[in-house]
Amino acid sequence: MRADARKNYERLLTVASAVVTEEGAGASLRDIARRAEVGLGTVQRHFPTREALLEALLRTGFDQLTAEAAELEGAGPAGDALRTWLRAFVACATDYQGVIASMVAAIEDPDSALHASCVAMRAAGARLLARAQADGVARTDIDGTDLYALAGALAWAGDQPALAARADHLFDVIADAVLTR
Amino acid sequence: MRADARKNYERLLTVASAVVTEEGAGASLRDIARRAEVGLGTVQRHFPTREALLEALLRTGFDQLTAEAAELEGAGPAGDALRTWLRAFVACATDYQGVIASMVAAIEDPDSALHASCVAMRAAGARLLARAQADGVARTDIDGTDLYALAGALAWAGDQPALAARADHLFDVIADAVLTR
DNA sequence: ACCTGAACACCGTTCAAGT
DNA sequence: ACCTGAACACCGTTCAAGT
Repeated sequence: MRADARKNYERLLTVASAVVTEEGAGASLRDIARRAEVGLGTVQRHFPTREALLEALLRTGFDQLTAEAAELEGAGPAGDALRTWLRAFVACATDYQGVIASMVAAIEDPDSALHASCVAMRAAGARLLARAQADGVARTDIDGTDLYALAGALAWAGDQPALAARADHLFDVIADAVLTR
Repeated sequence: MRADARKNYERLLTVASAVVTEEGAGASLRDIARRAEVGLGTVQRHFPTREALLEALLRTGFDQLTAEAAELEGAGPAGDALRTWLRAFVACATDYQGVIASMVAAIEDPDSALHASCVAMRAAGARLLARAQADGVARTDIDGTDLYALAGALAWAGDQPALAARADHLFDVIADAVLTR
């Protein structure tokens, strides 16, 4: 990448992070271009779709979640591992308001820039779930997609201003549903 | 209301129901006006906000839910009553894709056209929950807002094409979390 | 190579002008 | 009273023209 292009890319990512934090996943791309002092076309070329931009914004979080899953897969009680990772996943999805809908849709859309990451997230959760099920501490009638859906539902609730205050409590209720106490 | 105004109102409601069923709660009001063969301003006066339109569309369902809650409040096992009503509530909220976000936001917005109905829905659920808790068949650490949030989360999941197929299963998982088995 | 910004087809809101 | 539709300020996408 040319030096000026890289500079634009990085500036866009910084600005986009701020704008999407403020306005949510549906933030105006025009507004991002303006605040980055860049042409509208420049946003489009660096990020051909909105998903591509969200993927770049979520990149770091996804990588951390992957690493955390790997650590947790062999360590400690299986129930605690699943609970801990699930909490981290929901927290990551809640970083940017409204991003969870794209993350859920991406699972079934191979063309989405978020597809690979989201499939990986589901797989990581599924591995932790399988261990918990094998240890007899998790419901056996749910699979990785159910778990992903429940985490998505929690992230959605956390996105709603009227519900955000009970997000932690709702997490406990749903975690109790998954993990047999 | 004048005869021609009433005719427009009813035509708009019919068309809006079709369009919102197809496109979801964010459907273009301009499109609704066009398909109803009515000026754009006519839509705005009959329904000053999008919430007002959604309220009119959901009216029948809300009334049915209120009646159903009244019937269920005194009849049969408290756990079954809550489960049955919750299922009906989620089904109603899923009639129009994306409407659940407005229904959740309306709880905290007294100015929303959906406010009164949604507060009433929460209250109806809370009464059924309280009876189930009194009978020892429901978690005692949740209240009407938590229940509303969980129902909302389920409706959200049902709205996502990637998750719709497991909506019933997810309902069972969350119902099990609320209702002690 | 990369960037810019005008052109285009949308959107919701507002409101002057008509019937 | 009620309706219409133009005016306005937005949006995302596309792409010809510049550097």
